[in-house]
Amino acid sequence: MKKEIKQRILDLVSKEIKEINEVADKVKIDIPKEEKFGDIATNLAFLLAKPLKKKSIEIANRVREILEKEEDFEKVEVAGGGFINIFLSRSFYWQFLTKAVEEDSRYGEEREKNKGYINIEFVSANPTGPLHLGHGRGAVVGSTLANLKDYIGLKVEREFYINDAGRQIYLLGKSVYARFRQIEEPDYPFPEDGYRGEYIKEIAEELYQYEREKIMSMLDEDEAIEFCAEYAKNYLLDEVKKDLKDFGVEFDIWFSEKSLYEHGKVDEAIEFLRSKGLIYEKEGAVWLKTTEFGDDKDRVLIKSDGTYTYFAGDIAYHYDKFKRGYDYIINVWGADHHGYFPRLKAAVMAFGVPENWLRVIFIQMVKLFKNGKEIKMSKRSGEFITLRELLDEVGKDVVRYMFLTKDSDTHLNFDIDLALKQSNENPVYYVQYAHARIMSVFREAKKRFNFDPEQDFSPDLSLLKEDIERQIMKEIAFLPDTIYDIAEKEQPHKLTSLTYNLASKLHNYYYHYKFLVDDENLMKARLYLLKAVRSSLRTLFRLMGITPVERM
RNA sequence: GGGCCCGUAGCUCAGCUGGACAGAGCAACGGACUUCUAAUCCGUAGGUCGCAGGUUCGAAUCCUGCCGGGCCCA
Repeated sequence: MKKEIKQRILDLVSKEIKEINEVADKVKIDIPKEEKFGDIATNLAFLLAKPLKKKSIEIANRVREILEKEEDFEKVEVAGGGFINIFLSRSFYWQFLTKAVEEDSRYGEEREKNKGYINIEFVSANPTGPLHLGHGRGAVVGSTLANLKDYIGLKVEREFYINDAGRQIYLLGKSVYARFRQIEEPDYPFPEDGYRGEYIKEIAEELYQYEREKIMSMLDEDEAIEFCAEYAKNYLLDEVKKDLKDFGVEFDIWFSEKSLYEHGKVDEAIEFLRSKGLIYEKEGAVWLKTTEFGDDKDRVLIKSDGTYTYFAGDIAYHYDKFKRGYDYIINVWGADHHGYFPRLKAAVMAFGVPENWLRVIFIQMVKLFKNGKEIKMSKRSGEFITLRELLDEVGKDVVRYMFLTKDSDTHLNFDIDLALKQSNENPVYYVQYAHARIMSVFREAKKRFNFDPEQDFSPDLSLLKEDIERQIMKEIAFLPDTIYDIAEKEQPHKLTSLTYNLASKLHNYYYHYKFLVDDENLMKARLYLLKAVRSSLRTLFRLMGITPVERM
């Protein structure tokens, strides 16, 4: 809607001030924080000051005269040395209420998914243990971002990359095998750098119960380890899938790293790069000229002993994505991988993709606090709070919301005590309560007035005269714009404050005004507004993966 | 030695493609339940935006340097 308003303003102004076209790109349409500054504000007078060689305030006054003629602009004011503040007429908002009511939890969504085709890869945890909090944060950010991109009309594929090749998996097999042997021989040595978590023992016990004969009959220890590795990997991957599902996260593609090697994809990618003249050999190794694309040094793809580097596998993986024809791809990574970004970016650019084809969103650490103290997490010792444990303790909605509240690129302190509190200290309940309250009013309307707000009805919206009603209408009208902005800029954390603000207005409205009033027309108008708020809340909840509860 | 993130109210953080007196939540303090759920609402108080320069009509926001916290790489 901002776009339409901007265009309308530009059209009107350009009739009298041609210079506006020169600065049209810089013209901003803002929604001022304070009401006295109008519903929308523009900076265009400042921009015209230079080309017109006049004071911005003079220009602003001139523009004000032009804009005042527009019917939907109830009032136009000049303030703060040249800001132009526009007050929209009340009736202008009505159409958006109707749209919201009709579209429910998909209010403002772009239904045609033809604006682009993208891939978002996130979580991608090694299948060597349970998901931890960092993965959880990545899962929330990734899935919410995917929802946002989908909202604005992109075809989105959600992908999980399974690191099921290499040393980590071998070590996993070795660890499980050792625990397996220890059941009968407690002194059997456990690998120095093995995985020490309790879950390893559980897997070993399961193997002992069902596959004991088979493993014991294997003469070659490596064969047994490989068997254990495969079993453990599948076991853990199933757990991961289950945890993610319960966390409201689904993937379209589960991509196996191992499959790259099995199908010769690595060589294929290297050959492609070789055909572009970007591969050379030195000291018995095969190198990629990543420096040509901004990396600080060239990188080895095949080591002198003939094995591939991890980087080569990653290149093959991204070459596969490249061939799938995405407009761009987003990788959600832990912040500890930031040093890896330049070389991968260089590699994909070597394929011939544009600069921002590969985008990476970094997820900073999550620190867990309980009783005011930090709970240290360590994978080595096997002592760490898993995502599953947190989910069981505080619930999906709380975890998702909390993980979304802060910019993913900053450290997050997660206070378990706060998350468990069912009070005003906990913002999740606050927003959910707003939805529950609306549902409660609807139930009462049915009971007391025998009026079902779920049915289609067309009230007289001109009866919504209160200030708070106007504020709410405005919030609803601009909601799709704001979501669009958030999606484009890839800032899912902003959804929480947006939701909080809307919930806050609803609570305010609820407290100060009665909806179920004797004046039937007024009642219907207010219920209609509530219905539009409900749609807005549901839309936001759906994007964030949070449940719209019916009663609390 | 190089790189990334962060430093804004007592606490946790928004704001950072420059704009109107620096915002929110929690905590603190004072009020509001014969009412559609008070898991709510209203109000008060609280800040040299780490420090110092620079660019600009205008800087929390951009640039440079420094200080402090976390992380990665060599």
